Amino acid sequence: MKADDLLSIGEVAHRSGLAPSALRYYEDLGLITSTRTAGDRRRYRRAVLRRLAVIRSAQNVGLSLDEIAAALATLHPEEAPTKREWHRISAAWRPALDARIAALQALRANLDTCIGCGCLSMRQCSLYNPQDELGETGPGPRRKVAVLDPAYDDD
Amino acid sequence: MKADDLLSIGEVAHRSGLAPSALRYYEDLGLITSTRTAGDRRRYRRAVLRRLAVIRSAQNVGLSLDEIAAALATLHPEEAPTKREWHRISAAWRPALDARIAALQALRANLDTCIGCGCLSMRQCSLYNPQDELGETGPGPRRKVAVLDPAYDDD
DNA sequence: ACAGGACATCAAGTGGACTTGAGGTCAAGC
DNA sequence: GCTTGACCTCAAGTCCACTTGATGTCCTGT
Repeated sequence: MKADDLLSIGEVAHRSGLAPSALRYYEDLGLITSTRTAGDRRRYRRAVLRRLAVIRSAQNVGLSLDEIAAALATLHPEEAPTKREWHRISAAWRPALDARIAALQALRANLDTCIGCGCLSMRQCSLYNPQDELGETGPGPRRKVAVLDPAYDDD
Repeated sequence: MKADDLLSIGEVAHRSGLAPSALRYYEDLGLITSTRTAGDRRRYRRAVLRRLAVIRSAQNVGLSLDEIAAALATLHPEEAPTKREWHRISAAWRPALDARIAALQALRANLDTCIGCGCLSMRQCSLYNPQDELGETGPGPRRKVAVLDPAYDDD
């Protein structure tokens, strides 16, 4: 137990469940910060644990580290987020999370349908569509792989 | 319009929305098969389109191509899956899909809670826990991190 | 006969999120 | 003083799902 309230990379790694290499990597990306001792070892404030938790939450939501970095850039780099800050960023992530859930549920519904009816006339089966990848609406040709259009006349 | 019922890689690519390179890659992995013309060009049966659709569905569920290959190995490589076969593999994928959805919903519930109460005493906030486990997004080695155990006594 | 495009192979590149390895430093205990 | 282990940096490796590039062949239309 250290007397001061700064944590070594090993301690942070242990408590966060992340590898030291991951922590150094996050620091390179600017996701977290650290101070150094006279001997050049990293020292972290306890708040880094919360920050890491926020990062992990965002990863669960499906955000990339780049996107997370952008969100984190809007709050104090050294402190744990305030209530208002946390509200703001978690609210910002909600739509992405909702979309992900909706996409998966739609997929499941189709799986159910296909199981139930044994439907193999997949022309109209939306299992075939990439309803993942939120933000795909227009009838635009060749956006991000607009898989299986009407040209699919098999069967 | 071809008289025979075999498809060129270009046709399959167009109809499936996949790039020819992806089709060749899938063939390398054994996910699909093709015959060759005298001039060494690939020729696909129409059933390959269904097979590709199944592959895509599985990817949406979050399975890796290896896992998909394992599932596809249990059915006829050349034919479209029968009703029973489709039932079997789609049913097998259900649990994975359910788990993914449940994990995301749990995450959302926690996000809600945190927004609602402004909770920053994250000790008990399961946002911090990796209820993901299976089907987590993002590649890279080192899965199954047991993030943030009770050692996390911040705040 | 020949141009053009679709197709072939094989090697290497891409990107995200890290890990691993080599080689050196710091600090505590014996 | 010496060993040990945690730590440092920087370069390179890994995994996945492909794509890109180089180089060469097949085939259809004019």
